[in-house]
Amino acid sequence: MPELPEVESVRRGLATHLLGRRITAVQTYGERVIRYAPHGLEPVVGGTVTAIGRRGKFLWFDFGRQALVAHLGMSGQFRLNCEELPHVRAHITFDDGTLLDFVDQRTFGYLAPDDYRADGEEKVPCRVCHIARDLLDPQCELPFLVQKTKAKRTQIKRVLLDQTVVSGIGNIYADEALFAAGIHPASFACDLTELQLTVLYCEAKAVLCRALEAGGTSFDALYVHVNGESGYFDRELRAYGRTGLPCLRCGAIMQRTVVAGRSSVFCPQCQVFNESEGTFGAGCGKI
DNA sequence: CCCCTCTCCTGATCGC
DNA sequence: TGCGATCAGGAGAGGG
Repeated sequence: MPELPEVESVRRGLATHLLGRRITAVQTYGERVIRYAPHGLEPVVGGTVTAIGRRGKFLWFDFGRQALVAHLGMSGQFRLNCEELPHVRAHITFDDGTLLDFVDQRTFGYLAPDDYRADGEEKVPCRVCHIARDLLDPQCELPFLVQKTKAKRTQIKRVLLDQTVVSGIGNIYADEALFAAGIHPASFACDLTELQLTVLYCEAKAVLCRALEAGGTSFDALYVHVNGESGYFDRELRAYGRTGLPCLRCGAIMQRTVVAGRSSVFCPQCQVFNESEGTFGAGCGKI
């Protein structure tokens, strides 16, 4: 599933091949991929790619005054000059003959031409304006994020998955960050100390960085790079997908629970539920 | 405003 | 063998 490291890997791949290229033709298959695009992809024909932007899990092709926003959803892939594949939802042709396919099995992804709105010094597509900065954004300020989180009267895992608080984290890296910080996924955000939250976000940032270095997590083959290759971070996952296996820190059997309707894997010994402020899990601090 | 649940979708897997 | 049920999950819509 594409989260920040996977989307950033895709962004880099697209930037390598498409900067300066002009779109000469577009073709879409089915209505779902353009469900937020009232005029389909036609508005971007003729646009020249001046940059590929990203915030959290959203990315966009920058044409100067206009953008093409892309969200990969659960299974979206961009593939450059690929062989014929199932589930192709859009096909984009560039002036140098490069062919870009948007492939998406589960159809949660979409493409949408969009206008920009100013966000301080930056410009961000309107569809992305409500999305918070992600942990790799230089302008993401940790103390502000900790305060915002501390004010939430809901479970910490919900907050990590809430893209309007901090973006880019999905189910895999939420579980990894909570494990690293020794925090139970169902602990209430407001019950955690500022120190715990600071550790949590530092660990989250660290795991995102390490996953990016590995080219992302190709846990179930729904994510690959623009050339079809896998990422390797699945080999380094310490929580996600490890239900019933021994904790890599203490040996206790990893358990599964459901938070926010999402499967959540945690160590019952290292990640203690916070009844109230000040209770650390046994693993916290061991980084 | 805040928080929660439901919904969209396909393919893999499981039990009968 | 085959078939129905279940699960996976990002984020937008809508409800309380």
